[in-house]
Amino acid sequence: MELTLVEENPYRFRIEPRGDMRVPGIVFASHDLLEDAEKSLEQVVNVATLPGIVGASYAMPDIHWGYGFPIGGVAATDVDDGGVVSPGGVGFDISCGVRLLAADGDRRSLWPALPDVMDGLDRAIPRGAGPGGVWHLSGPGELERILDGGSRYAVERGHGEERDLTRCEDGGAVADADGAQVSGRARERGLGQVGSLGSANHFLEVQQVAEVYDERVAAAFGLVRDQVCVMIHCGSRGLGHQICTDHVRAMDRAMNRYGITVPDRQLACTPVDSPEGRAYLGAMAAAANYGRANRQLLSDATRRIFHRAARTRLSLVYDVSHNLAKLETHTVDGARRRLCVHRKGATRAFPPWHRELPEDIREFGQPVLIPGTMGTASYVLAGVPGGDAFHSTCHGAGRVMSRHQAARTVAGKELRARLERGGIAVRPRSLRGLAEETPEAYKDVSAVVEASEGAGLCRTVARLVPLGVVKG
DNA sequence: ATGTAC
Repeated sequence: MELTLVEENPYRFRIEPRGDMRVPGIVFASHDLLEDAEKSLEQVVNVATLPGIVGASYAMPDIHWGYGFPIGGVAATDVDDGGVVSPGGVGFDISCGVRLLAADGDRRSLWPALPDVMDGLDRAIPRGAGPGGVWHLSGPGELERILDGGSRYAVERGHGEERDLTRCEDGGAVADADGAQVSGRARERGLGQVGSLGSANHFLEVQQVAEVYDERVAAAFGLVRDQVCVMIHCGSRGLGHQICTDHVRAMDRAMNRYGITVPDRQLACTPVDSPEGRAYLGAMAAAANYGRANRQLLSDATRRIFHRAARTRLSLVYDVSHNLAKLETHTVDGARRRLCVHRKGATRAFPPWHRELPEDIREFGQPVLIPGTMGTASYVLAGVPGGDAFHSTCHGAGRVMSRHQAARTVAGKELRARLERGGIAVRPRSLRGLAEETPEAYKDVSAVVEASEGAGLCRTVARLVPLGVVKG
């Protein structure tokens, strides 16, 4: 399809509605980033045809090709006007997200203990494909409590502290989880993976604050220059994946009954307010809670290592997902509307004073955590007033090279040596997996962050660089 | 992302 992009400003491009598009496409990017995005713009156009979509079909600067929706896509549908929910608008890794913990020490004080910390993490953090997790559940009943209570349940059971809940999106758990909509197979897959990283771009990193762009906001978030941090990037493992699979199938079968046609089968959807829509959202919320509990238990395991090896405490800066659909109220054309906001590879970025933000940081806007590529930088951003795209921003650096291509570019051993030479301790589970994640395989995360800030979606607070990487 | 294909 021929696409015409109109440049509205250097970081904002518009695709005028045509054909079945109900709204325009709005792509936030720089000219450079746009070059890699060309193919996935077709997916931005497809999303614009969804029933009930309002505003625009948005794409963040890290847009790349995904299942149905582009990764980096944001779309909101009007619940009270036939708006749909689509599992493809969340993706397979439901509730994939990032958690940042701040240590009570800087690089200099932690440096002597770092090898011990890394070896401890190497032993303690389950990772890679398949089963394994730090928490051995007592049985299916306990999984139910996790699906219902998220990290709130993990903290109740002694695996965390109160701040882990106040500084987590949704206070650690969403209330509308419906375990009855989670299939037996999804439960089976989830049972043995609570407290595990997974593979691919998921990671646990020991980092240091390399640069602070706004000292006041950084301090409120709990960050100062040279401070050591831990960043955890992971999702809902096989459970979320299975939930996506199950509900895409159910919606694909049901769509006809609602008279819905979509340009791509991967956009299977039904109205939010339908049995299938409610079932998906209930199961998705259960996976969201599983994802939070997963990150909570990995934090707990990490804290034990830091305490034992370095007598260092870790406190939560924030935990936020970049793969979720949420029912939120926003103003559209001057009226308050109940919307289903899909964010897929896009991070919620609430503005200052939003009532859902933790009280102690409310005036600064929501912390947004951007995981970088192994060996490069990660960022802490903050939501800004008037943020566009229903208060959303980027989520990281998208891939530009396939796994296969990446593994051909560099040998795992060589990459490990290169990282170690650069002062980054590496604890990979497999060298092949490490090679697939080589930094050259990804876009420049700094360019993505710069474009997001330029587009008025967020502002930068701090840049973090890795001291040690634990990978699947 | 993912018991890396049902």
